[in-house]
Amino acid sequence: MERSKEGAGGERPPTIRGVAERAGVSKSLVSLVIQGSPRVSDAKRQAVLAAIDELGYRPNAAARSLVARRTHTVGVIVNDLRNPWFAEVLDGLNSVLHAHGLRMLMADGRLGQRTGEDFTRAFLELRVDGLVAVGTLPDPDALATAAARLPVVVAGTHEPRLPRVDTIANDDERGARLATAHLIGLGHRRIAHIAGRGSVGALRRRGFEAAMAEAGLVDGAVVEPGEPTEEGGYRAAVRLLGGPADGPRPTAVFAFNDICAVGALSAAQELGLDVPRDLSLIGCDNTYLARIRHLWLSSVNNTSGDMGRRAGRCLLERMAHPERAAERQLVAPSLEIRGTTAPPR
Amino acid sequence: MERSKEGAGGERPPTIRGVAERAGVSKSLVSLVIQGSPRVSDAKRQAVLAAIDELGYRPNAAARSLVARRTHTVGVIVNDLRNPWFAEVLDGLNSVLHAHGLRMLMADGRLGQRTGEDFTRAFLELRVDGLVAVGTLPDPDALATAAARLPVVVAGTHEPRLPRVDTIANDDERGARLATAHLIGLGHRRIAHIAGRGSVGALRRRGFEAAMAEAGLVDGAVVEPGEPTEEGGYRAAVRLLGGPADGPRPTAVFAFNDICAVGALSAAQELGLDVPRDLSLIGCDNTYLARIRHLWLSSVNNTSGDMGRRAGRCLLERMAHPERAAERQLVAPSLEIRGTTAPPR
DNA sequence: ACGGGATATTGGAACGGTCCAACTCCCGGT
DNA sequence: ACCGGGAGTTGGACCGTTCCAATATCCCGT
Repeated sequence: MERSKEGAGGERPPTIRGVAERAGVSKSLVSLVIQGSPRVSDAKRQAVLAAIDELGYRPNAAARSLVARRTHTVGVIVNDLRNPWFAEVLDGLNSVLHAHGLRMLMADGRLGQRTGEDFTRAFLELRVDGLVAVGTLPDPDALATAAARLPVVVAGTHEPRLPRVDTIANDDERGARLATAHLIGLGHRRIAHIAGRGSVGALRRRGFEAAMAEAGLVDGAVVEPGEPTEEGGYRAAVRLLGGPADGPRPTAVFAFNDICAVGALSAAQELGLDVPRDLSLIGCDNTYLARIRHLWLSSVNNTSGDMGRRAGRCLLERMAHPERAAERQLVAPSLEIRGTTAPPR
Repeated sequence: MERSKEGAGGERPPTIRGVAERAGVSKSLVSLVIQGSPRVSDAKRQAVLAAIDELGYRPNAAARSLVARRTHTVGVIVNDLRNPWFAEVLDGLNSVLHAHGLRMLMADGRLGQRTGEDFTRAFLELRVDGLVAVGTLPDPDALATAAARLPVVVAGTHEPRLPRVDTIANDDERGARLATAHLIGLGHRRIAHIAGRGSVGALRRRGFEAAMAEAGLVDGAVVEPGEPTEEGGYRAAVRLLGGPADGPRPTAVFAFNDICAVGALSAAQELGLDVPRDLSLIGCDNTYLARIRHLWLSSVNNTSGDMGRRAGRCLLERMAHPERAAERQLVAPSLEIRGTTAPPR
């Protein structure tokens, strides 16, 4: 049976029993030392710590969580890691969770979708203590079943309104109103919106239209749908500005997000329009793209770090009170005016 | 003792025993069904599947991995999720791992560093089947101890040369040579390099200097250190181009990476230099930043997706043969010439 | 010398799976 | 009637921890 000494390739990691044996105590005592119990004599504590160190012992999280029925781990499903906005949300989220002894495991929903994997299920099997979904997610149904077992918080989108699922989202409508009002205030009368999809896209569009209507500019409002990518923004802008104008061209564009706005910026440049003299341009999310000097994009600031922190606190709340009613928080946006907006000629 | 019916708040997730009871079979049989064993009668199989469905049963990954001593999970530590280059590496990595039934758990090393958390240790406790580190990492020592227990692969950097750790990296020196040779070929004679830190920074610098030396242009080579951020690139470029010129200004700049190059682009613009007429500029990594039309940056293409796939295959190899010697792969870079490089005036 | 606590330490039963040896059928061959 | 064998099914040991009840040890007052 001798399994330890021979260890050619099968070398198992040390267990709590191995540590106990080496330190000449029982495994229970080792467990107490690990948990920092005060009722252990100094002599034994030292012996145990020394043994742990010598063996390079690391507690097995699986065994631990099996009996404790807690993993101290929350799963985070992110829509698309490529979008810098998410990185900032994660940052805020992490700071709150870490302060409460929780670690974060991330999964890129886009990757899972492409390979037909269901991360919700994976996290459920791992028995994470909570789940945070950031951004529009592939499969709202899966989230619903997860919510039956786990604290779940959705951040960055309004979409799945589920019974026990809290939602932290930007006040997208308000942000769009702010951006539009800013353009109107500068004197623009004919303004286009490059619209995105999903609930976030709908809200931003609604805010745009409401602001235009309130200013009595219904006739000056143009909505052009586009993919939320640089390419999509470029194409939408070409359609808006390039073709044979059926009426006067818009003098300002409010784009669904920063990436989109950057595409529109390129289109304007290619069409010989000077930004901001011939065309004002404002994006949304205030990502680091907008802050790049060479782009220097005006944008709606969605305080992503704050959203992450709120989502974290919200999750902690729900972990403490799993049955409370779903909460819905809206984060107030502000404007970050840079170099791409100005009065029209 | 009756623990199941009363379930006010303590509602435990269903176990394999619950499923067995409901289906009227033993837990062993349920286990067989879950694993898709062919030696189960159709009638019982149906009964078990029905019970699983009704209860919403999900196997407990902790219990499973405890006995199987495999988690089918690999940990991925990423240097900085904000850098779009990493997202693409992850993409390639994921495709290979998923094809072999492994799931990926990610951690942002930067986040961990800030909060003093050691993800290597966390992954060790979770008993992941393997570890991939992408990019320069905070704590090489931790990696070394991990490598004693786990298959470990490092991607995207050359730095920690550890006994049983495979490394997949760009041939950074070669890439830098290519970029520099491209500039020389265009006719530039005085060329600056904005240098980064760490082993990657050193290699790129070495490649730059070697290419200049081979062309007999040692005197035309200028090296300016800079942070690998937009701000860093901007400042370095200002130092290179703006101050009172002690000799002729460089007519071309090879930047440590794309973000850096974008900063330099802004600096050139502010200094009234036209790119590429007055100044050629080339970056490194060919991220989506370089592909943004409004930037349209020439760059060294480091085929990040390919690197991810290689790292994945390499990890699978090492999982199969843990004791084999450390492998070192260099991925050959190529050039992606866009709008920021041209012959000097 | 001895009972009574407090303090330190220990054995063993969970936790929820997998796996293996053993057992029960049932059928066909002798 | 009996045996052999394969297909289907089952109980029980085990994985590495935590936690609780039980035990061992010590110090103190009487």
